[in-house]
Amino acid sequence: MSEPKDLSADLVFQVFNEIGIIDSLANTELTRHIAPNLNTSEFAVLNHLARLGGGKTPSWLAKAFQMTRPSMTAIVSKLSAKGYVRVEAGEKDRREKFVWITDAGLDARRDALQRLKPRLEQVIADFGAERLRALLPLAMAFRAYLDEERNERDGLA
Amino acid sequence: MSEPKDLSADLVFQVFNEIGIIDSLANTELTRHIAPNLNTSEFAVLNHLARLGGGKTPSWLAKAFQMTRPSMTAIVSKLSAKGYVRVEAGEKDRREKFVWITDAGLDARRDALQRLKPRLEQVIADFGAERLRALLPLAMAFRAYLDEERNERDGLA
DNA sequence: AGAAATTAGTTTGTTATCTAACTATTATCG
DNA sequence: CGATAATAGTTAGATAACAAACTAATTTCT
Repeated sequence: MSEPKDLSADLVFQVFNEIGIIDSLANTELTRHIAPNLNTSEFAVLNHLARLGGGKTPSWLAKAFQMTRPSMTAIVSKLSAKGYVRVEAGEKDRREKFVWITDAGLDARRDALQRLKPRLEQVIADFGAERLRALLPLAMAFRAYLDEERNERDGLA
Repeated sequence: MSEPKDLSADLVFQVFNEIGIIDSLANTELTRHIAPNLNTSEFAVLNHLARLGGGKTPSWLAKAFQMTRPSMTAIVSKLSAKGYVRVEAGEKDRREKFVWITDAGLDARRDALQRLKPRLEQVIADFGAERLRALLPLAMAFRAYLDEERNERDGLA
């Protein structure tokens, strides 16, 4: 070994590299299955509203998805244009808006879940639920660490 | 529990979700540290050429980074415009091109590594090398699975 | 050998995201 | 109270990736 390789840097790089590729593959794959007129971000928001209830502000949603506010504005606009969410102006604080999923949105979300289900089950069957269950807490912890770091850096802590 | 939640789907979703966020946070973070005139993709290619030697074709690089050929064309063009790589026409097969890192490219890469190093060491110190080492093989396996699936689907297997 | 298929690289057009900057509204503080 | 800060949402502009389609060169197959 002529050059003293920095193995620790390599480790982090490799992790980021694998994760980047997984993200890209997963996104393409999920987009293919979700529905012709919904992308993964739109579905994620729809799913969130269906599961946890509506009445969230775009800003709140942006934070929940670690996304910038402009990005969320775009997603909500598209969902609204499709009639899948309804946006309500704030009364108490007139800067705010509140987002609610519509019946059409619930239908679209149910439909997307239906389409997705076999594919997700296949992933679990082929790759294995144990490995996914092992991966999840590590990924969550790493995400939490990076997120915390970012908040500190941005002085949001 | 009124609705029978599909826990298996949730598991896969959560994994994808965490991974997506990690990818996004990591990219912003790394971009901040690498250098003013290099993004993560460009650095990755430069790093690859420095470590494993040049003489790769853009197509080969695209596969190595799980990227489309048009994307690699763009990255190589930008690196070439900065004088960090040299592109050589194929003699035997005149469709091909070969990419070599230049001295300026080696300098830029060394400089970027230098800037990155403290940040990467901090990640390892704070989050812990063990957890990263635990994460890596799982991520690699999951990536390999998804990649294999995609290849099969596209009939490249 | 010649037609058809494949491959390498590129061009074009689309999309999702980001940052910076703007408007309107509300909160803070001197 | 009134000026200044902060906040919610949006708009504008930039960028990095993708898919589809194109050109040129090579390989395969009949």
